[in-house]
Amino acid sequence: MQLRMTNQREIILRELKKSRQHLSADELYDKVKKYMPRISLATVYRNLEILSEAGFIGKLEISGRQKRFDYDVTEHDHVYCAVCHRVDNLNIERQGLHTREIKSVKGYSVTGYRLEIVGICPACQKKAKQEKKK
Amino acid sequence: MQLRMTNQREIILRELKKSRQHLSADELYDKVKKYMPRISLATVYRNLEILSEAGFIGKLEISGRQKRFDYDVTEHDHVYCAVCHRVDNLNIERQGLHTREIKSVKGYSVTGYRLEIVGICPACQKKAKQEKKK
DNA sequence: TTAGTTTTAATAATCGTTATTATTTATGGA
DNA sequence: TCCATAAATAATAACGATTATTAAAACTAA
Repeated sequence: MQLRMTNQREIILRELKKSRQHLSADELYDKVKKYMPRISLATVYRNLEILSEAGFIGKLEISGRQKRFDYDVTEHDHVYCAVCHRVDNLNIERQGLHTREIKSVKGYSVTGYRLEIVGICPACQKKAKQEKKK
Repeated sequence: MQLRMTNQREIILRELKKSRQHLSADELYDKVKKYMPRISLATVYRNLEILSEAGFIGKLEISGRQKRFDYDVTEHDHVYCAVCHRVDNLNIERQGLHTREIKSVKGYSVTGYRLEIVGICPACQKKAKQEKKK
């Protein structure tokens, strides 16, 4: 795990942590450009991959959409908004998921699982209500 | 839910159910082409969308990969192989996921959730073993 | 039968991401 | 310090999956 912390990586990492959101590569690209106007989008993609590989950040592959990256590397699940695709961290009890049956299903050797709660975020609920009034 | 069952839709639906697998649009396109050589890939995509919208089939959006479609519309979860991306149906107990806390997290109005067990399928485990021997 | 609607095939366009490549930047000895 | 080489970068082309466009064909209902 010899990872050279280049300027680009440092700023990418810093901006992700600073945002405290689950940003996509291009959202992060916009933020990083303010400090490094000449950085390339491919560099952002490549380094997000490298940083998540090295365990500095988490990679979120949510339901067929754009990948998002997570500033929080501790074990947790996610809620995501079906309307605006915002993602939030979640710390629900994982009990009932550590049962024997999950350890080996259908002959698979199980390495983990992904739990996504799907819903509508507060902001989108509010918007929907206001739409109704019209 | 007035859905005209065209020949194209009929055959797409039939081939998906026949396969009893979680096929992607292009895999299904290959199968359907045998009966309708002139069908267009876009037609397959469009009708898979329509059929899943109407509840005839399920749509699987697994972790950043190609969408797959499910012949089984009853409520269930999935295991998928991290190596070959094969997907299998699963009927594990959903207890511990119907708790109060899940109903409303972080102000979200919860509509559902997706649980993916990740692992290595029997075929890929076997392959890995044979690789080791060499 | 005909006018209007829906669906289709063919294909262009788009979106997110990865690959290529020439250039720049760092690194580790002589 | 200088040089060789290794790694990382910016720019951009290419890619794979999916969606949009459009003109033609197939239905449907008066």
